[in-house]
Amino acid sequence: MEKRVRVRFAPSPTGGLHMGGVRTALFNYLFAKKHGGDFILRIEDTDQTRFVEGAEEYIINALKWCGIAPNEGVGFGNGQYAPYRQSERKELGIYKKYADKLIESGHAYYAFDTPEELEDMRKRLEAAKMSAPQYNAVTRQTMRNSITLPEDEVKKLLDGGAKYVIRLKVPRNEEIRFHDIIRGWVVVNSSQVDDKVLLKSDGMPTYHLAHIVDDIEMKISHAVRGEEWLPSAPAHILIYRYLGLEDEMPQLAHLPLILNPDGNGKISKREARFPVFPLSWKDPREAAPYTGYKEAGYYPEAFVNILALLGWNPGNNQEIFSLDELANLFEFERVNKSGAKFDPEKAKWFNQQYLRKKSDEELAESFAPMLKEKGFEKNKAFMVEFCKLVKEKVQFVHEFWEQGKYVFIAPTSYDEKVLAKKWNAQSKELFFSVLETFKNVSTWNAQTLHDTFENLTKEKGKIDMQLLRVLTTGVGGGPHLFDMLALIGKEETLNRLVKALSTLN
RNA sequence: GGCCCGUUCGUCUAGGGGUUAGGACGCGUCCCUUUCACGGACGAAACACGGGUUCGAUUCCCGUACGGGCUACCA
Repeated sequence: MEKRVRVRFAPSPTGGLHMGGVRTALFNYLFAKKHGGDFILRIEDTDQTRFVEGAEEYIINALKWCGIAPNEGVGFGNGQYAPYRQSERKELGIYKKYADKLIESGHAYYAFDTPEELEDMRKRLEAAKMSAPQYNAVTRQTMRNSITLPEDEVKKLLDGGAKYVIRLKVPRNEEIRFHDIIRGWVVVNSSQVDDKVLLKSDGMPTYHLAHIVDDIEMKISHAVRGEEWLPSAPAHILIYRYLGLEDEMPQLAHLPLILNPDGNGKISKREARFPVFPLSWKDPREAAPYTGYKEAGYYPEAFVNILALLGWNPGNNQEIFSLDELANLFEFERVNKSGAKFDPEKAKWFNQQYLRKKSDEELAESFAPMLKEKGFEKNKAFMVEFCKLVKEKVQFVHEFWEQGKYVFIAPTSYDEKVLAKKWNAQSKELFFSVLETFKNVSTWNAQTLHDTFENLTKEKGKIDMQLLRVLTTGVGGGPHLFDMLALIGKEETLNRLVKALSTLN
């Protein structure tokens, strides 16, 4: 029988969760959803020195905002595998138990080397031009550990409370093969793997031990994580093997990384000229907060859609997906192997697609508070009409202001380029006649304005419409002009024309 | 440096031994429009390179180049 699908997202609370992490969480979520399985949030807080206040809460809120909440784990309800925080699980003695097992079977050993001694070893090896200075089958023979030290001395050290770590005893030359759902078979020689620390001198496990113990204990079926873990996967295989748990090992899937749009490398929060966090993140160690996608005006559905298509695709030309659709379609076999550069421009386009799906009423409702902040309040009908007209110009709700503020504020300047090109000696007289004619319009709506203007041009000859736009709104572009003038209203439109004609020569 | 992973338009990608190499973002042209957009049509734009294998490689294999990751008592 197939194992029940149980996947976990296991971040460490060392900072705000960035978009790469969110995508890892998303793929886990989609996979669990598709297979009717469980999605778990586990907090990997084994490094006490890197703990950041507020990070855990941030992770929880970010997942919630994205709509990809786990159904088990920290912040989402305890299942039968609680606790879900590794620092708490450590108190159970669970990691030590597994480490001891490895010691007993001879696949791990105690190491008493101080940080200084380790540093010396690295320097020595570098001086000797060794390609990769590492604690391994060869170098461990020169270090202070339970392999090189006499048995009674090891006992004495242990009993005397000496500081020690437990290291994995990696064989000198052995081929390690493992299968990755995304990458297929990967082969590495154990000579490339170092004797990883399993249990640190403070009693905490390292990631390598902790995640394996937890994945086993929590009956995780698939371990989905970023590509940065690929190099340590062989060590993990060995640990499962030496624990006799190879059969229960979760299947592995290493996701490609999300890369910087320009330049190289993974996305860095400092350099990015676009949001990298889902929600704004204030790092207690830094002065300025980082703006999140939410605050930048992205819809969570759009954000998730963008992420889903970064490294995965359904094999057809569809680009807009609801979460449910994604969950139905998702499979690791269709995840790319290569890293994907993030394109902020396309991200905006995605948001625009979602914005256009909103009703004018919804948009009006979201924009109203922003407008109020600018000091303007209009009734609902006005707002709905405004949004209906301006929505074609915006990608974000907050852009309604930038794109349509002239509706609320009379222009104080006029587009120079358009003026330079089109304003001439006859213009003033022509627009005086427009003013006079508009004064007599009794039914002030787009249709009558259009007809009135058209009749006038039949009488007077061509009157440039873009000039009318500039005179009444100040800018050279915007939604359909007569619709806008209808919205602006008769009195205000006439005032603006009067003012423009008194300003321009 | 060593090891691992990767490489189709500028970017995200589809495809896969014989295709006019498809789509999307962005860009350009045109149509619609007395304005501005939306929309529509069209266009420029890619199989990193060199060797194999093969009747035939962008597709399979090997090298090279380039890119990325890892190389901690961090995850």
